[in-house]
Amino acid sequence: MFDVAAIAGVSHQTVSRVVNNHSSILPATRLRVEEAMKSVGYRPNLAAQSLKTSRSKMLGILASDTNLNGPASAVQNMEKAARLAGYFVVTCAIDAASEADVQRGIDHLNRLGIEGLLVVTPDSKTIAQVRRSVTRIPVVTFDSGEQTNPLAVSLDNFAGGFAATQHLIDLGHEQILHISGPTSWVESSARLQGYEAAMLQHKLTSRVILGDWSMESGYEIARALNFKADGVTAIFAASDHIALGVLRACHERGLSVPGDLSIVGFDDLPESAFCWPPLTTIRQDFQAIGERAIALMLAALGASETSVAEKLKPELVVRESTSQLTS
Amino acid sequence: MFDVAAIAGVSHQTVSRVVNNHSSILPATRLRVEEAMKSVGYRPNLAAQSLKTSRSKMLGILASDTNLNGPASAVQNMEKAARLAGYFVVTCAIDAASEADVQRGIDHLNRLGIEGLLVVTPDSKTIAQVRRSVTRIPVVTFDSGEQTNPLAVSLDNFAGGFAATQHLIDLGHEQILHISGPTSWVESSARLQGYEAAMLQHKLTSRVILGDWSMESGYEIARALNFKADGVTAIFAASDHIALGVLRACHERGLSVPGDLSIVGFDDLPESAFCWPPLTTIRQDFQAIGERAIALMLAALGASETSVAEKLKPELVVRESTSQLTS
DNA sequence: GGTGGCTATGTTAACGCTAACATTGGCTTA
DNA sequence: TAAGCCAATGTTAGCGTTAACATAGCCACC
Repeated sequence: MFDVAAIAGVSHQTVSRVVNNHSSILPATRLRVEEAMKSVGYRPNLAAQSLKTSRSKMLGILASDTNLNGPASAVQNMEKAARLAGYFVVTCAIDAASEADVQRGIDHLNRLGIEGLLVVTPDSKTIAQVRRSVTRIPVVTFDSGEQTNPLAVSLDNFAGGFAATQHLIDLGHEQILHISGPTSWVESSARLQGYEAAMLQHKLTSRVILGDWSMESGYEIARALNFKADGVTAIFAASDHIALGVLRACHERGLSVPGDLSIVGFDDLPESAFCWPPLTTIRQDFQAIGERAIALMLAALGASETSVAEKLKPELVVRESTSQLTS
Repeated sequence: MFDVAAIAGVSHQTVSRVVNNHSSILPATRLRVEEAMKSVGYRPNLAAQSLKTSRSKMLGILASDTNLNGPASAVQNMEKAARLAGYFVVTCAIDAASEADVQRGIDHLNRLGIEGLLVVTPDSKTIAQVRRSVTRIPVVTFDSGEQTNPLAVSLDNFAGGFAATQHLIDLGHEQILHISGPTSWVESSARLQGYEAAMLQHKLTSRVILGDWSMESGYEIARALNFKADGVTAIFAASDHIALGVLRACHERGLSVPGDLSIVGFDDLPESAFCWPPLTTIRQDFQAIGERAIALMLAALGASETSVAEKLKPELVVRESTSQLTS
């Protein structure tokens, strides 16, 4: 910086002012400084800036299941949005099931002096834990339930569950089974509630089996089920992965989809459009989710205006795994 | 730090020495300092440490396609391994197709003062670009080709392509079509070469169609193909995604897999085990890949010993999409 | 018993930057 | 024309840490 100052014939402070876009710098001076900066390839030292201003320009992301499409997309889009705002993103993968691991992640990110923390996990216990132990800085989470924390991106999983179920009802199905995710996940219970609300509205009886999001669980459940005896003609699976497992079990058992059984998933994995039959599902807009999360964070950091926080509505994507009830 | 020093009745430098595990600290003193640190919840300020030592403890990851399972898993495992070594990881998603975007990513990470850069992209042009423009710090990349850069994790995609093809040949297939990835990807050409080597070894003629990794491309290619006229009885797809697209096209056209056509993919996506029929594929160990990359980086940073760099062999996973040729 | 050397700790300065205050000079205004 | 003011820039100090050097106390050895 002093080199730049010397070349431009000004003081180092003037260089600092140019870097920080201060007002009251003569355009001519600014130009001279900028040229000097270019000529020596000057880059402000972030560590020094952080030290002095105690703002690190870094955001932490605590994320579970980052190898899955949903979280990975969300994280990716958050990073892009943050970068656009001049922030750096440090991701830390955690095992949401382990409280100790979550704490280690928090400690790790804290050491960095992050200015804000984003939590990408649907496990409500983890979210609660993080909110409890991180109070120094803003924490942005995701939220599918009722309590609308001002620093939570609201995903309308209820509406998604409702839409999926409504779609099946519209097709004439009445015996609709829901395979849910684990109960501690907010997503899971919101989707379940959406399902139950739609069923109730049409005076149909709910039937729920507890799954665990995984393909294995969908597969095992569908294998164990006696569709004919039970009269089930449609399944709303809480995730595409569950639906994929169900689909595989149907193939193995010679059940036709959607002939014998209609299936709706949730997530719209890229693979869901290319399985057989292509899966009717509920799509979430991960780009919007990521951008919304960063927007909330920036607002909390005072770097931008607070925006209205409407729930992000997922969208029904109709493909070929669902059809009119024919019997 | 001065607070801690005061409480422990030592100088701040002694505290610093305790933090950095210096030798020549009396065990009793160390204990006293550690207790003082605990009592005030002292955390060393990373920015100040970076400023003074000009080592930021940060690694950058430049990654493309982070929403896909492979890159996402690799990045996740890198982060874990880096954290274990006391390093922070800043990920930066790039569009490998855009040279300008790559440069923006590099600039962004450079501002942070990263100590090393890991490039998670299979695009050889991007790798070359990064190696050209980043010389100040070690750059670790992935490499499937011949030139064994000491700072590249060698993935034996040739062996994978060979094994996949060999498997089909073992099953009696002779008309084996390869749907490859784009030519600029090292993975792609190495897999292709493995295929060609296996075919040549058995005096079979290679048949290659150029795909682009995507499910769409597999789907379109398989739709356009006249399997019977061509006599093709097996396909080795350069990625599971391509294979999934082919699979869907087969279902649409009423071709039985593996009855009419055997299919082998590459990657072992989680979904590949649950599509119908479950896909025979080549598995890469992303955890090992991530750990290897970090190990190389640490060695380059002088933080650990250089380890032997054997190529990481992928593994054939036989499922139900391939069978003995019956005709 | 004094000199040398070693071990444990203290003192000082600097890393690169920005906030706060200080200075300069040109312009207005009575 | 002089007092006052503001706009543009300079000067100083300190953010929290560590490297380098300084010091103190102890033991060994001739």
